[in-house]
Amino acid sequence: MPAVKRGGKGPVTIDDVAASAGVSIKTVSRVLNHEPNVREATRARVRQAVEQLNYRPNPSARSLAGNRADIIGLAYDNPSDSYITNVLHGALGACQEFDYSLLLNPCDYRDPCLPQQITQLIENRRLAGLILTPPVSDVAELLRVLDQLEITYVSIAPIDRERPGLYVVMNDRAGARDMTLHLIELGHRRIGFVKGHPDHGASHHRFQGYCDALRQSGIAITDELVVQGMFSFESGLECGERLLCLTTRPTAVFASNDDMAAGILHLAHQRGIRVPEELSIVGYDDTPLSRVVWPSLTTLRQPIQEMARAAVEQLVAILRPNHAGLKAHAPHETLRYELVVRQSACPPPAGARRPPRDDA
Amino acid sequence: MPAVKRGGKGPVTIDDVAASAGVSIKTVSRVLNHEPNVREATRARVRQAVEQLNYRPNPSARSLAGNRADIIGLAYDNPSDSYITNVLHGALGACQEFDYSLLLNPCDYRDPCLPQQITQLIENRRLAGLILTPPVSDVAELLRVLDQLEITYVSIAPIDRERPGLYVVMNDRAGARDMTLHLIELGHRRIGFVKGHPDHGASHHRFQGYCDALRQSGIAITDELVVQGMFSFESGLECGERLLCLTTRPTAVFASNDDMAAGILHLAHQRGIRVPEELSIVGYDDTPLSRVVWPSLTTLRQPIQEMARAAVEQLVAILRPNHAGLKAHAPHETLRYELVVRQSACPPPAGARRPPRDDA
DNA sequence: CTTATTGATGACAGCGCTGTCAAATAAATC
DNA sequence: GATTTATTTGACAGCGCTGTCATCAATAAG
Repeated sequence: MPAVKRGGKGPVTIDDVAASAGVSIKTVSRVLNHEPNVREATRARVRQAVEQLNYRPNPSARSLAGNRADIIGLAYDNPSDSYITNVLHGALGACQEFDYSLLLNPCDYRDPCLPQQITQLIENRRLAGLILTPPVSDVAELLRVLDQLEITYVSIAPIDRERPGLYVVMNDRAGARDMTLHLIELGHRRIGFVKGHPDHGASHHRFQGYCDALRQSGIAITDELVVQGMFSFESGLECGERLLCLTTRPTAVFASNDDMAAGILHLAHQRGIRVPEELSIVGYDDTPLSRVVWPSLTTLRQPIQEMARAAVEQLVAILRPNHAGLKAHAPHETLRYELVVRQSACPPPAGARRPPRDDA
Repeated sequence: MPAVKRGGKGPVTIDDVAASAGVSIKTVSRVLNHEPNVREATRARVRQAVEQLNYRPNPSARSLAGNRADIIGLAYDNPSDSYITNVLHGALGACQEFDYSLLLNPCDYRDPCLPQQITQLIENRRLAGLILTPPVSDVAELLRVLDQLEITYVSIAPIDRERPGLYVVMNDRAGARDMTLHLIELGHRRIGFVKGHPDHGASHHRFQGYCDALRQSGIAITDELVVQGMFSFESGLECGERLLCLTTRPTAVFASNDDMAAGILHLAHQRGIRVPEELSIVGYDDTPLSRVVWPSLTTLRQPIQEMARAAVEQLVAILRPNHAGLKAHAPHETLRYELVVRQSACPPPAGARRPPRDDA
């Protein structure tokens, strides 16, 4: 049976429920908050009344009376639309589940006032916790202030994985290594690498992974093959310029994100270089873009939604330590990636030093 | 001077401000809410105290005491990441300005329970108003329920522009017409059109605009040149298939959004059809994608952020009729578009019936 | 100067809920 | 059965603010 309408006096309050269940409002409150020391029979009666009246507690009253915060902030400096959307949906889902609201806070990570702004935000909106996405998750001064404020926060994919505090990461280094190995398996030896924005933690780790792969395959790391990008399409264009003008062009380029890979691809088209026949290009992130460009990009999928969800869970585990159904979380969580092989990489043309292994 | 810390007793309350300014809390409240009947001198004194103590009213207390809602809901069924991000940022900015919170509600516009869900949301979270993005803005049953609920809502880009109620639109029809005319000016006569998802209002209007342009240029509308897409990249692929297999291929294709244009472009590449030399392709929306594919897409920029902002303003104009600094809004608002000419369209190869006008 | 009228201010209740603490009841102990 | 102890329940204050209404000062009218 749907909601029973009472005499048109606005929303159902806790008093109505209490009256209907024949208990005091305090008892209703207890049931609602999963507090102990309520007899099972009473609990059931209350729950039924809640159901029947379609009662929902007033969040304002709750947070006022309980002096508790039920808003989680999400501070981000838009790295890309799809990244944000994914983080958003992951976080939103988890927040709903745990009965938190999510407050978005777009910001500029280079703004020297950022720590101050965030502090304001936390105080003004009485945030319970905060989620930081890269590159905000790497603003040292902000982290310092946050620590000092003693607010609970989780960083998503921070550079520094040694510092205490909550974070959720993906193994970027291993991912980049695997991607590079994929290229090497295809037979490439001369593999260009486009580094990401130096302020983004992932850039570091991805470059390391690239080095790891070359090293373990006995390939020298050549300076001219490594260029500094900024994670943007335009920077991909520029880096492509440098890489493709080399006297001996690389046979493959690993751009450390899809936007830059798209830039290089774009440039290759302009130059009439056929991809992947003459040049393999791979990206990283598996953004929607990577399926859409031609040829579609071989890339690496990051579980962004899952990371955001895990971030919320980390937070909730701290904020409501005895929350039902939430296991003890390690303060750090590492999620899995997945290599997505599409069409932008193939074995190198003629001059490849060594053919791909065919022991498979 | 930065915030003055008081004796560590938690956040600053209205009482502190009242004491500091030497007035009653009610007067402070008046100033805060821009109510009349406060002497200018008093007002200034209060404002100074607020400033000095860095006081921010507690939103929970406010909405509880004032029995007022200060949350605006945003119901969307993700048409695309960039669309959402833009709507989000536009709405977020305006909400901040007017002191509202924005509550995101991703949903499935085909879910028959949608009206019910939204109703729940409105009641549970005590929403002040609601913003609907396409295609949610066209779910008839939902609109009916909303009207009945007497909640204030704005539709962004709804199909039906005759029905009463608030909405913000762009002139899709004129935009599509202009785009088609652009192609015609380039010399194209045989122009393919890829319709958008039939449930999205824009699809209709854009097709109308295409027809308008052909008609006014004295070109017949050919059935085989008009194919039904779904606004997705994949559907672009399929539609491209149909269009490019025609015995007489169109010299240009107007896809009614960028994703589909990218699909056709992708396919053209696969088929070895050179774009734009052999085939011009234009899109619609100016998504980030359109700059990134090769060749970059000639497209049409929609002021999505501005539309979202306008939507919030519409809402606020109704919700707080005497809000300072907000002019009376017409219940409908139409924003401007902009043709973005990039590289994916040029004059047709040889057989174009008429060369482009060169009276310019 | 008195009285009506308006403008400026404050006292106080109460929004719907939770925290505290006391009361009532049930269970365990002697 | 009486007493102690644990469990369950409720009365009540109060979170920080706004709405109502009374008060008081300032100005206009008689």
